[in-house]
Amino acid sequence: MRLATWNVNSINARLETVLGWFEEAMPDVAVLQEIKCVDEKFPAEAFERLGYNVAVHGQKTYNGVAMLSKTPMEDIRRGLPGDDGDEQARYIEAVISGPRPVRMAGIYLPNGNPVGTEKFAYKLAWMDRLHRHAAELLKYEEPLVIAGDYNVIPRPEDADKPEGWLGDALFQPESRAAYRALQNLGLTDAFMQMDGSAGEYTFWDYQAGAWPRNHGIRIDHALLSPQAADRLTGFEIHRDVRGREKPSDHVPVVVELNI
DNA sequence: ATGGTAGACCTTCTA
Repeated sequence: MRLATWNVNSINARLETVLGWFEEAMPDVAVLQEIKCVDEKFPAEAFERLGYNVAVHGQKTYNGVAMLSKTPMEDIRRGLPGDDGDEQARYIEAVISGPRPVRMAGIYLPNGNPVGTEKFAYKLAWMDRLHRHAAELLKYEEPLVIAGDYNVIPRPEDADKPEGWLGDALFQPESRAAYRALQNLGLTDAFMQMDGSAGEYTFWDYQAGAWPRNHGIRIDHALLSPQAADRLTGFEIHRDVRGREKPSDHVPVVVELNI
């Protein structure tokens, strides 16, 4: 079973690029971030034609997440629990049906810049809510994948120029500690389990020639419950997609489970 | 010294 995550930076501006990748990669499940549209504007028919069921948690202009699955999705949850006043669409979760069901969550974790503002506080509060919700989900003791744009650079090795990120919310000690705390619950970083090496990135900024200079960072992650980690067989970063026409600043990441 | 690009959309915000 192949499960993908991709921050597409506007699904409607990126539709041809995204469909092109889906036609060749054909993941069984995918979570998309930054779709930047309300539910009604999501191009569901285009994905249905490829054989996917579609679930959307959209928002105008900013954020917005979606989940696509070849088999029906059950128990769909839109929005991260823990703050009824949070209006930002950054979380979607469902159980992917099949002989061995998998619970999949797609997240668009807040960027948090600039540090020292309410945006950074919101990021850390969101990570605390994710921590509490993940602890609840782990109680099911089932295959669980929490994938998405975490907006956290876990280690210096995950940035081409770590010194350039020292003042950034993505590389703050608090952000990195919160990401570690998720793993300390019993979640495994799929990249690390598959012996991913330094210098493998999932994001290159549009600005200042970041892509041609390979000034990348690894911020798109997949965390797995023990029941999923025991079945992990592959982890792919589709780096070449960054060099295509009209690319997102993030590339697709694919997790393979023996399910 | 504070650039550079991309997307949504009303002019500036977010990344």
